Amino acid sequence: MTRAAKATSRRMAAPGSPTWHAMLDGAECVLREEGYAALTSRRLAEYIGVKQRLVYYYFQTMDDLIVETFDRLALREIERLREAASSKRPLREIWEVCIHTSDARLIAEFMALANRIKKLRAEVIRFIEESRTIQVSALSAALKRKSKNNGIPAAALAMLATSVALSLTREAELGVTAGHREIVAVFEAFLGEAEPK
Amino acid sequence: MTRAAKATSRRMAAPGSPTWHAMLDGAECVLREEGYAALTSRRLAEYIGVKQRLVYYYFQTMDDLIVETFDRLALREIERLREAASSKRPLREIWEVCIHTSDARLIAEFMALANRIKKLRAEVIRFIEESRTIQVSALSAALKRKSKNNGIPAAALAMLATSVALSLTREAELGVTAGHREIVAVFEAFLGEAEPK
DNA sequence: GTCTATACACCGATAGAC
DNA sequence: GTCTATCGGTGTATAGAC
Repeated sequence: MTRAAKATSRRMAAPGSPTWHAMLDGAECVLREEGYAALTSRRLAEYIGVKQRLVYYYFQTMDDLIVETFDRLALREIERLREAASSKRPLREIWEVCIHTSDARLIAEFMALANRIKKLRAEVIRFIEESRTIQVSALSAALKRKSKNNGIPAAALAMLATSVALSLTREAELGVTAGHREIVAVFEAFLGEAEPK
Repeated sequence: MTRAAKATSRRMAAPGSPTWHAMLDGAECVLREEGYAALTSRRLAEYIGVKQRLVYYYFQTMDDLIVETFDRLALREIERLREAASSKRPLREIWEVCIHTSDARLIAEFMALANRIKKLRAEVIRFIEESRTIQVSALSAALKRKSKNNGIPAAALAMLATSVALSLTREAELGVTAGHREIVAVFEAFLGEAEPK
């Protein structure tokens, strides 16, 4: 997880095969259930029922595996967001995507890892910026159609929705619920006004 | 980091000595700069200039060290929050505490670790709940004094401030700033109305 | 495409000397 | 209070056979 990247002469597989996907699936599970310190080539191999050596047939380094795991996940998330943004009720759908995002434990691991794996950090930045762009353009289009804009800019609303949803998810997983009912009610009230059912 | 806790017969020091604090200081730095996977007894010993064995004179396990590092930090944070809550301008001061919280990288590590170290998880939960209790009672007291309450309950406001501040800090550290100006302006406007300078 | 075998470094934790 | 020495285990990554 810490070694510098170097080009190997090792024989390797092309990405996209079933085994390749199985490895990313396994990586997601291990990250979620056991944390990034447990995401080793040995543990992953054991988890998906192959030998350790095979991991290095599909990925040059463990860092590469982590980055590709994030990329696949981010791609899916962006896709969900695009669909929500172009739906009939973009505000509600985007809010739904935010609160039903990938498991908060998984996100916590990637956030921690992003501070140390340079390439992951770049991908995370790209993901956040792209998500926000999609959200902001969808929100501003939706709010323009309504006469009653409460004066909060679309960019601020996007930031609000994302950060509150993330905290709600993380705390709910921990078992903390103080204030959750109240903040959800505030969002529901806003949605009820801006985008009636 | 993964072993089950067991009572050792090993000879150990009482907590609170200068060396003990130096170890917690070092643990914070290593966590922040290198991540929890790098927080090993060897690395920490090297970092603060002692031999590895000494770490186990002060802490039974590495997990214990992590929990005590968090506890010391949480205690300080709660103290700051209490001061802010009993200040002349509690709303502004609490907001300040939220956005100038401990380094976001450090928080990311503890959030990830909390999902795997049982005792840390319990401490994190306790910390969040205590913080929120302090915030909510300060906010509701401050808002009651004002005639113009915009209808957002204190609990929702506490949740809003905490989660938005956390996202702002984390993203700023990553280098993402989209939407930050806008959301800060919203908070400033609210503060300007609820608690004029 | 998957395997065995192996290199070398580092890990947590302990025993016991000074 | 701090050290040397050591245990058994696990980490990344590679060479090369099937």
